Amino acid sequence: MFIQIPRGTYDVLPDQSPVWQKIEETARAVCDLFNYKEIRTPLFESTDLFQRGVGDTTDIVQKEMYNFKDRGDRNLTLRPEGTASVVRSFVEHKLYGLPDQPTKLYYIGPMFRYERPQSGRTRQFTQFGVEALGSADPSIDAEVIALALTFYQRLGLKHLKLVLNSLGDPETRAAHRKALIAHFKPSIGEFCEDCQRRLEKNPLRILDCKKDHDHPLMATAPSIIDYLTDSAAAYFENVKAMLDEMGITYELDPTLVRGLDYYNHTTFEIMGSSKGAISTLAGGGRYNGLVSELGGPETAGVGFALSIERLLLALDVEDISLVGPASLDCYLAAIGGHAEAKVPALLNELRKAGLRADKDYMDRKVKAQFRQADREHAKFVVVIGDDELAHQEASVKKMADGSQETVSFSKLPDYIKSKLTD
RNA sequence: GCGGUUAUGGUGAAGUGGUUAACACACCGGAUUGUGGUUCCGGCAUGCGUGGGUUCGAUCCCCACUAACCGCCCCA
Repeated sequence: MFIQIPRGTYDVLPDQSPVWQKIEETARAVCDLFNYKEIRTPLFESTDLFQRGVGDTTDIVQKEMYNFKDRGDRNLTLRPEGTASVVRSFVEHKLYGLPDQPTKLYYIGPMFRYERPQSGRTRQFTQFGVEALGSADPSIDAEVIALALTFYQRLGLKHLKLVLNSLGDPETRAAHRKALIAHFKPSIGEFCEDCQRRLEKNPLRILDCKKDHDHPLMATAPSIIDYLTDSAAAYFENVKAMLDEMGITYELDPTLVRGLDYYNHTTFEIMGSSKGAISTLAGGGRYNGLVSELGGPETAGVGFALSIERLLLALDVEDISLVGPASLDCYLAAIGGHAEAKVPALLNELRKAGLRADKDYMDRKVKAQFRQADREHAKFVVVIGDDELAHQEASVKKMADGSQETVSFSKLPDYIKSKLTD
């Protein structure tokens, strides 16, 4: 009986896993440079955490969560995003009490959302994210953005666009919301059904609508930027000034609204090249207030999350390959039954000496063993047959030029090692 | 949740209502009694997503289901 992989999931097969390893390695290296430390939280949490943290009205909570009850009748959810868990852990372990503030954290791992799969969107996907908790300094906003861009640039991406906005403080949002409703309400009948629903629920989202994008009221809609309080505006100016100083270019987009309720002040997205409909590689922003919402002390926070899957797509579009073909240091070819008995021990010696070595397990003919060695890009092939056994010497062929020498069994590891460094 | 397209070997794919389901790549073997990337020769789907139906007969026609891909919504 053959059982298929669940919808919206995929396997990373051995030919692709080196690429993932390279990406993860790069993420860790960049975080290390920026002095962010890794945090690992569970893949599932109490459902309440996401309802409160992400927001009850969001699509994520309303229709995309993988909920289940365990045998103890607890309501649990496979995490749809990383920030809520990180904040939960921050509060639970009272990390805010440590002398080392702000708390700068990163994570890499799978997230789960029940959605229709398409290009750049799967039900299990992988995020690399960063959270800086405990500082409301605008330089952290800029730092987090710089970290994301540095990561992409290290991987070779060229076509990146940073889009920036500010959602201001709660006061700003309330005033803007009121203005939006007043602006759209008289003519809301001319808008799509979704927008009609959005009017009361979250009028900010109307600005994001693709169907009604060309409606005349869109262009004249009140911009959040005009409603920023003095302090919120000053904060945003600070962030922009720091990005300018860093030489980071950005595009301001007053309609940039993020999908999670917890955002305020700075929000941003990084877009890349994409062959599909989705070009957002990363999204993030500031979320002052989330920590206290989740039971901790009043604490500022800022972070982003990016999708490894979408990064892979962008790398593909830009025709960037992160890893070359793997090669074997040597391949042991056995000829005849006597040799086969001896080969495993020799192989083991080579491996213990730190050489990447392998042999045939498919009862292949000599020719096929060489073909296999070639396929694996083996640098040397060690041939063991009756003659070699008789003299306790192996024939060692250098695949690059076809030259061959005889080397005694005992000197084999050292011989190959020395030749490899030539 | 909605819409479109597709479903043939390990892979890419052609194909027809009727005896043996092209071709290419990959793989294996032989030409080369113990040596790679070229060449030549040979082998490799009792089977055409699953379940029904139409028919003397279906991989090909019809229906349902499932899945994948793409798009909408939304998002990373």
